[in-house]
Amino acid sequence: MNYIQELNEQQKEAVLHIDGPLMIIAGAGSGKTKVLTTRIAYLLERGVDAFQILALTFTNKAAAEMKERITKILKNNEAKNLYMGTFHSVFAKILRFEADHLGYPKNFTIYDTDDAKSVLKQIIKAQGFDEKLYKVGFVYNRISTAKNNLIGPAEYAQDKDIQIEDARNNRPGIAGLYRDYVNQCYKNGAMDFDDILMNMYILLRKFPEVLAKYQHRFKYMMIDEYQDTNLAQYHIVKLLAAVHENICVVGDDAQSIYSFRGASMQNIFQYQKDYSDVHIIKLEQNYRSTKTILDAANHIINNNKNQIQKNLWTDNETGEKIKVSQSFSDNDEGKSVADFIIEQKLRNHYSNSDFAILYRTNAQSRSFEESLRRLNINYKIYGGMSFYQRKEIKDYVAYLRVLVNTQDEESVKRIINLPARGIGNTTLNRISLFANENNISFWDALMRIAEVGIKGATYTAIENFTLLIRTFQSELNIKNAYDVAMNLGKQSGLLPELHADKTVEGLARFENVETLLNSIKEFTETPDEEGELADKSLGSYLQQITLLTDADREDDDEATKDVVKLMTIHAAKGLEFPCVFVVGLEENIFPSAMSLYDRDDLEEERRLFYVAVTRAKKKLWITLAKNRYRFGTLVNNEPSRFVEELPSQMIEKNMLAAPNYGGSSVGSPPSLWGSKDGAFGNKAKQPQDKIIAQKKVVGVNAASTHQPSENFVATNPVNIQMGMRVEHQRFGFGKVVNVEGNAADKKAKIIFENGVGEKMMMLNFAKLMVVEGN
DNA sequence: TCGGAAATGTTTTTT
DNA sequence: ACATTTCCGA
Repeated sequence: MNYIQELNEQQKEAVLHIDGPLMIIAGAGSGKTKVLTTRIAYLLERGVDAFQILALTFTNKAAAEMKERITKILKNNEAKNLYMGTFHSVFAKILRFEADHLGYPKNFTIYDTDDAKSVLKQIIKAQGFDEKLYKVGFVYNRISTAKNNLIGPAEYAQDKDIQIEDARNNRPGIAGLYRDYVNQCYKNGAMDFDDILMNMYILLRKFPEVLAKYQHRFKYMMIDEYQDTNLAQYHIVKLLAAVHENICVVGDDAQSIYSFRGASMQNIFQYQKDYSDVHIIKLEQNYRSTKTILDAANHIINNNKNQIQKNLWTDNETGEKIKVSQSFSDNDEGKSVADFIIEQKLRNHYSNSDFAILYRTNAQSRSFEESLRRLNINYKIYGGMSFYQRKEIKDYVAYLRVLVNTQDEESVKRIINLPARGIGNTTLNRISLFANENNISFWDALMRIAEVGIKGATYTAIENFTLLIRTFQSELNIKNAYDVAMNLGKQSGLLPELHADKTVEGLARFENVETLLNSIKEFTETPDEEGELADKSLGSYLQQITLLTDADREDDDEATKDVVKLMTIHAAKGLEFPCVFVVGLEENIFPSAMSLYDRDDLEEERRLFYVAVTRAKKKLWITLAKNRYRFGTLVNNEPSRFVEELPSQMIEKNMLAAPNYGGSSVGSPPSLWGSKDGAFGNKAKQPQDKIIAQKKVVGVNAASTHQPSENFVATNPVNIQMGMRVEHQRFGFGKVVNVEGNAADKKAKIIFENGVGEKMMMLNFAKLMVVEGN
């Protein structure tokens, strides 16, 4: 057990204390993951069966990494048998196994937020509410909050405080919407994210034999990020732990940043009251950051009133000062960050993957994408529009969902006329009416289409559609999931339609669908779990992918490995990087405009800033812009109050003096301020170009990162003709070899140089500049 | 029924 | 600025 010797005193104590309730208050960078993995390895080595350990983490990726580390320590494969994953993914597997207790099909669909809002929107319409007043997002949040607090539709309608609040908000109808929404999801055989927690709780409360089974099974439990659990999660954990009470929770009140999802720090304080002899260990030595960064972080968090006292310290070097840099506009902010990265790479031999750019909202990523692309720096954005939210993927997934669960009306409606089969809204409404009158599901109404009174071409189209689905349902029993999914795509016309689209965007969509098919193959053909919850069917696959975060998707191919990472601060939680840029430090952005008038909200923003700062190991930049584009117009922004809270002796500040010009940003060329919108105008150009010239190819795919000409102006599509030499901003130079269609539908076939090859482009969208031949 | 044009809303944060 | 939704003519 040599691995235990590597730990400090507190860490060791946390690992060796295995029986009874344990709470670990783990400061940022204090080796929390190391303690958790070592503790599990120690349990396994002491002879505890892996099947008896439940470990709930924040992301699936964190769980996978921990399994890997445990495997390395123990040099065996036992870690594979741990019950380890996010609350949602572990509970979804249990619910799948126990589905019949609650009257759900085993292959129940899991709705993501978009699916759920779509269902809810139809209910708001059906009840005749004004959609401006009853905005889907607002109603959805009310329902979500209720579920996270274990308040069902009946209790919601009876709760005086809730009813008073809805009445005051002029939306007394939410209780009725909640009721119908829950009923509709149940009819659809579907659960949304919150249902997974709520139904898990109901399962354990309503079926004592099920509760007893899992209480007995999970002899040891570990809960990571405990400060971010909500009431539903708290009660589930408490129920499961009630027999053995071998429950270890790990958290840090200073990093509680999910109250909008119902998370409550109260769970940390309540924990100490729930068990008789709670052992508390504080991990206070930080191994991650420089003294400067850690001191600044401590300074920031001390502005908060609500916190558990602790003294986070480090033995690490003092390090460099934190650089604070203000730019004229959001575009200039993007440029300055890209310049800092280039400079650091040259001077200190950092690689792209050493840098992270962290922002408050996803919408802020744009200016950084642009500037990084301009300087040929490879990057990857985490979050935002995830892979599984893309239209082509959602469409394909909807087909597969219907295959395993025809009761899922939402998915049936999504694909019934996709590709277009001549089944329009009028037809759908008639079928819905028939289904309601006869109290049957939408799908069952489709199966009885003759009785609905629909004739002719539409009738045939519907018959063909249901036949298609039923044919592939039976195929699922004899062929593997990949073949069925692939053939369904071909037969339905979905794949041929995607394949026919030879535009750049169309090709990307087709590639995405190929990626989806490959992931089905990989999932169903890789048996990496044992036990009763292990299930490699298509139904199981569909349930798991909805619960995947962008961070969970592995960075597979080499080209995407050495990249600058862009993400929200929320998404960066639990991660660390040598060099960190925390950007957009402006009032109304960070802290967010929504949080300015409430102490608790503002303190959560400050904790968020604390999380951002403590991601950095070596170097930290804080940037802000004086002006920023918002809905297309430039607006003025005051520096964030958080900038003022930074201790002056630890920072190197470079703010703009006069309104439109002034000091240069730290360590970058003064000419940055030459162009108003940061579009790398003529005046600002030279210094960066020199750097590019020296450092041109840094693991960059030259084919897709053409540097556009300085004077690039797209030519009007009507003037583009065969034989011309043209330039594309991304693909570089090429020759037009064919032109077809006209006006809005004009397409051109272009053969590009430098290995990019032949592309069919829709001229209305592709911006091309004629270089020669006009 | 369907496609393009016009109007409208969008920005917290995530499972 | 951009994406989504609604409107309108064929």
